[in-house]
Amino acid sequence: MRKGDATRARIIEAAARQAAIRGLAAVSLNDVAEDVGLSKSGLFKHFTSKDDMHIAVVEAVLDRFRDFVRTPAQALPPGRPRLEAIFDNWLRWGENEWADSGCPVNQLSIEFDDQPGPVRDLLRARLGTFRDAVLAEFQALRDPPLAKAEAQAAYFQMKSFIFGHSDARRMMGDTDAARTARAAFQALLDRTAKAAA
Amino acid sequence: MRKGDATRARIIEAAARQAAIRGLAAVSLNDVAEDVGLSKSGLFKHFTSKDDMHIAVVEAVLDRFRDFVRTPAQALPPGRPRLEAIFDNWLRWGENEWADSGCPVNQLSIEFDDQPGPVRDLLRARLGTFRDAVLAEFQALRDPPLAKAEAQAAYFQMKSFIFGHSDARRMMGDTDAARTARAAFQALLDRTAKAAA
DNA sequence: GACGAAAGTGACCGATCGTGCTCTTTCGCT
DNA sequence: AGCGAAAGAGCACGATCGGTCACTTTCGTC
Repeated sequence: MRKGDATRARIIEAAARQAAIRGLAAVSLNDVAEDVGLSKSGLFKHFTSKDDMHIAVVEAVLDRFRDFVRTPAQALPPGRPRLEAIFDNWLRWGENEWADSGCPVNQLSIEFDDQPGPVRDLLRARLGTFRDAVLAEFQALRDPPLAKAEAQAAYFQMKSFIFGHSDARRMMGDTDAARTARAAFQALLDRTAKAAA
Repeated sequence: MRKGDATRARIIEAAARQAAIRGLAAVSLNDVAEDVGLSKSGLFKHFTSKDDMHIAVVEAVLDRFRDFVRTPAQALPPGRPRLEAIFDNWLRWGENEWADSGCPVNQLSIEFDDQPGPVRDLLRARLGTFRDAVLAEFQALRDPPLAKAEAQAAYFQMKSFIFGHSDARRMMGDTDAARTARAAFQALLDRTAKAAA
């Protein structure tokens, strides 16, 4: 079943692109089918329902997010090098890989944060393990390691800057947003690394 | 035409509540009509089309945002008092006035930031004047006033913390998010107020 | 090259979408 | 009290929604 897998991947790709722009709920099967050059009924050979396709899309986006943002950073030394890589990867992931929509993880988070269900559960679980991994890197910024509360405060600001960048860049059209975000994050690292225990 | 205005306001209110949770595009006229106790065709005595209702909803949300977040702060002295009030109002506006959806301005921003059209234009314009007003308060933090670039960097972080709070509170279920956000913002004010010129 | 399974098509279903139409009820004013 | 206009109901429309089914084409394997 080689052919089927490739088609399934193309469907997910098309759906994810559209979802990142208009929101997952606004993606119709007709649009996806036309985009990928398939009949609408052909989609049902790869997914049992629209909801089934939805969670497949979210899972695929989260997988690619991990592969692009977090995994490459694991090759670097713990602490600051990894944190800098993760932050920079995240900005580039939004600006380059999703050039006409921005980071789909942010979009999906805001779309589903008030809607209970499998999509939100999936997002919450996967983003939770991501957060825990980043928290560990923040703790490794100092020796002895940072208190957990301090790491959490730092992670809060890190993730905030990611959202802020997306808003400044895409909503307000600030082409300098990436530079501003990087500067804010570097200052955060400086502060966190040398703060009094 | 007193009665009509009241009904129109109730329609907008219901539509805004739903839009804050599911997104504006996912709000159907049927749902709104049922919610407000009206027939679907009755809606068209107050709006010429669904798009017309959309911009009315966005305008109303932005008006209430201004009235709740920015206007009360104008009674305080410029600079830090106003900034603290604006930030605190913003957090409370999201947590209290929109208890089961979070701040609708954030939601609308992310939903429409990649979709050109009148809604995005309206958001961009109104949020732009809000930003300019807050920038002036940041500049008033010091005498002589802050350089514009520094004020912009500070505003970027302020708005970032608002987004971060929404994500932590609603997506990740962190009930302590408001405290974390306030602490981060206070530290930002401290830094900005005393940084070297 | 044949054959079974996987992949994909086209027609169709009931429900719901936004919107126009005509008609009735209700309000605001003199 | 009466009258014109505003507010709203009811119905119907074409389009589109997610989804099913019977059928055909294509693929992977022996």
